[in-house]
Amino acid sequence: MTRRKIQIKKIDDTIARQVTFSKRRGGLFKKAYELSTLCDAEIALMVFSASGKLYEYSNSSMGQVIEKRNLHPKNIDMFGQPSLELQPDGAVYATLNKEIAEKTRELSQVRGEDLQGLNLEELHKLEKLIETSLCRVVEEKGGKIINEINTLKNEGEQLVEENRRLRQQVMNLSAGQRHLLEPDKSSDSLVTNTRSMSSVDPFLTLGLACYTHFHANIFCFHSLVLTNIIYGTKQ
Amino acid sequence: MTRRKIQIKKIDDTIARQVTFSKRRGGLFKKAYELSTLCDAEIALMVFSASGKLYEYSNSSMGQVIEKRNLHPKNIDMFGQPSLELQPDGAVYATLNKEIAEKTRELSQVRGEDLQGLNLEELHKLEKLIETSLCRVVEEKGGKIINEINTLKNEGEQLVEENRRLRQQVMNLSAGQRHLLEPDKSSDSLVTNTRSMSSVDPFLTLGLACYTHFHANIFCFHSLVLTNIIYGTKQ
DNA sequence: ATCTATTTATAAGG
DNA sequence: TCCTTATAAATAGAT
Repeated sequence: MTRRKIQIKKIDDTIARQVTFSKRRGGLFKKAYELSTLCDAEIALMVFSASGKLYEYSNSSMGQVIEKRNLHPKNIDMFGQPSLELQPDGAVYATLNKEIAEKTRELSQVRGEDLQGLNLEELHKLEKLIETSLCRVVEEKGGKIINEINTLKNEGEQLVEENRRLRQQVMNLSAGQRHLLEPDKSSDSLVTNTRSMSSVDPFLTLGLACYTHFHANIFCFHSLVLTNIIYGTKQ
Repeated sequence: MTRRKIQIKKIDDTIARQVTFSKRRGGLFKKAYELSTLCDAEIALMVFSASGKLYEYSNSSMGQVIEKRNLHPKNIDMFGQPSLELQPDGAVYATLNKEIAEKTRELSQVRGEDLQGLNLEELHKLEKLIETSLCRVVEEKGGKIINEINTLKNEGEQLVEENRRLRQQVMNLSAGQRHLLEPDKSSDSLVTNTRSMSSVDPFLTLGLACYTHFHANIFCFHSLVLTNIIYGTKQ
């Protein structure tokens, strides 16, 4: 209901759906609280997220409200059972099994395994969905890589620094010894070692650039660019 | 919330309270409906007015939602039954729930939503998996498109053929009439029509060639382009 | 029930 | 998740 009007139908994008779920769930609970407070009503509200998580609100006791409902004339004669919900008759299991079947189907579809039944438009939607997923994974991976690289760089720098100090110490010590023994040149190996350490830096940076370029661009960008070039619109 | 702000506490005036109850109850139910629809959530909402009247909403079955709630791990030891016979049910329920949770996690991972816990190698694997899925979907879509194109081409050819026959008939007929009436030119519009029909062919062929060519990458977008060109698909 | 001035809720985007 | 902001929706009070 804001930046723009939306249709009341299942939100396709999962992330957006979760965000909306959080926000609206909060709004709904608040409204329930306000109604119960303002008008002295007794309310029980249960919400199962798509992932099966339970959220509930009641201004009194949830159990009491449920019990009261089951004893209500409106419901009491339907099955003659005041506690319908306490008698698992398999309906819930059927529901759960259906849920499992549905998720299994979704999974196999998103893995590109069960595509026979889909028409062109559905396939196109699925493709977009998977592209989005791929972008997310690639981005996450990119972030992880950057972190790894930075860590390595920092460690490298610390080592270089420590190395420098040690080398200084060695030089100082050998200078002292030279005084006591004989004047000669200090070790070269340490210097070589130091150089190879600092050369780590450019390599990693280059690799990252390549990586980022490739994945992010080819799979997300490039395509979008093409699409946009041809259509001049985004969707 | 409007003409002026109100405090959230019991409304003293009875009439006003009833009016507000009606209005807000409607609003609450609407919000519940929207949430369930937008986010694919299962909702049960019970409201008892101060006078004891029951109003309820559920997008699925009220009884099932209640039952599901009572079997929920969160409540199973509180409100659910300590009775022994329900124990097995609880166990089965827990198993099913676990299965759902697992599939939900997999789904959200393959959608790139729940990546925090994955290390670089896992992310890489996931990326490859999703790439494979994408390829499958794109390939399936490509096949469908080729089929559609061939169908259209065949239909087009048939139409061209029929058109030719009709044109011949018209020419024959008008030739006969010219004999009976006066010698004049026949209709040009039909000829024009025929030409535009046969021009469908090269277009489609070209598009197909494009698709086949960039099979590996750009193909998704070309197929999209094709799809839109041919169908004017929107979304 | 209707109207409308305001307050709330919230979609989109960081 | 939390913040911001522009806009859609809900609704208090009046009729």
